[in-house]
Amino acid sequence: MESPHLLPLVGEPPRERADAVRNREALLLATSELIDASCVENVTMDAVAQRAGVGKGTVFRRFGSREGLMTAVLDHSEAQWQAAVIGGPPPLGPGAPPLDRLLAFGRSRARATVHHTALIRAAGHAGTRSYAAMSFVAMHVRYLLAELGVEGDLGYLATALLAPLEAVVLEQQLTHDGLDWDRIDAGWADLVARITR
Amino acid sequence: MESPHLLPLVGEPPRERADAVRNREALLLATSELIDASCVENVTMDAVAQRAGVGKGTVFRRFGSREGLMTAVLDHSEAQWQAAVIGGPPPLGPGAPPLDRLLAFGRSRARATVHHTALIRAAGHAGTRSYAAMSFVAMHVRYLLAELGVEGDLGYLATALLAPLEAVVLEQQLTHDGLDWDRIDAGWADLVARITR
DNA sequence: GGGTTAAACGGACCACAGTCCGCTTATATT
DNA sequence: AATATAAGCGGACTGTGGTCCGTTTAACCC
Repeated sequence: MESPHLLPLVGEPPRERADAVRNREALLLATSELIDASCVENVTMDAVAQRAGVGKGTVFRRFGSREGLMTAVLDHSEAQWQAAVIGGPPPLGPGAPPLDRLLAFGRSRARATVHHTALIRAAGHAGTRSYAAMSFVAMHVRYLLAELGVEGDLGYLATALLAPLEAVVLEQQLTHDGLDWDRIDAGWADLVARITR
Repeated sequence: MESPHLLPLVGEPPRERADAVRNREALLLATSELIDASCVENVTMDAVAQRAGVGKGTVFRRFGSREGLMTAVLDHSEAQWQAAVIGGPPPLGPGAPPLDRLLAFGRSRARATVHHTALIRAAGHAGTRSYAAMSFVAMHVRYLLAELGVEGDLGYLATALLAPLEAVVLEQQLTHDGLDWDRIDAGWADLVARITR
């Protein structure tokens, strides 16, 4: 029985070489391990290459830059979180009323963002997460707003609701504005209430 | 007639040396000129030092890091903008009704932020502006919300209104979400309307 | 299996941010 | 004016991100 991945699909002509796949996975693993062993800031590209047993050039070939590598690591965590939104238990996952889902989304998203602040910063894009991740959350919020019967420019309103959940903003609130999690949760819920009113 | 700065004030014992002052100004000027001549990304610390006619160590002594230098340059522009808010002509400056002032504030702030995106990014702090600058705008928005009779956690609501005006968010909206300035202005105004309702 | 080719590899090399420490000089004191 | 002192200065040095190009090798075809 053949592995299903050996079946070439039309429209995807350039298959990735086996050693390339192996190296990419080894590099992602090495990076995660080094981050866990110390912190993101202390992880150098040379160290990642050495730990993965490849040359430095290979790291840059695969991920383009340090930011690209960190983005790849971040996307991995992000995928797990997205799975909880798409198919996890309510109220974050499907099954709960839209308003409950939206509030659970905000709480969960803010926690996850702060938890990954250092990685998000290292991933660059001026502090945002990858565009794929952003469009997923924007789509989700927009969908929930529509479910709630909100009128207006839902595209803008979704990004406006997401903006206070950005790492930059949360960090400022927690570190310099003296806000605690209770006020942040309550404040965001109030924002939702005013927008959906 | 003596220069007023020659009068030493009690409580500020360590006067800054004259050559230090001169060098700081020369460095800020050199940095601005180099930014104008090319772009922020291409300005190296060596080039700044050379143009200012000082050693590289001096640049780091005065500004601590590249981010510190860029922050200093940014703060200079920011101060001019703040002056327009505090004492410029209405509706941005004082004299107009609070709602008009708030809407003018949002428009102006968003334009200024996008205009300085590259510098803001180079100034770091994970993409935010300096804390002094942030607390000024937060204070101002909070004050206008109070004038408008808004109830609730004004501290949080102010940061929530400011969040969609962050460089990271605006860049995402303009570059990837396909929003134009008309939608951004209208969307933010709608957000204000829903919050102040 | 042997040959062909294009992708992948690796490590020497470069540029730039940031540090260090011996030298210089502005300022205060007498 | 001479001296003392501490702040300021500068450029050689280090560490890390990123590039380049000659070499290796996986994948495909016969």
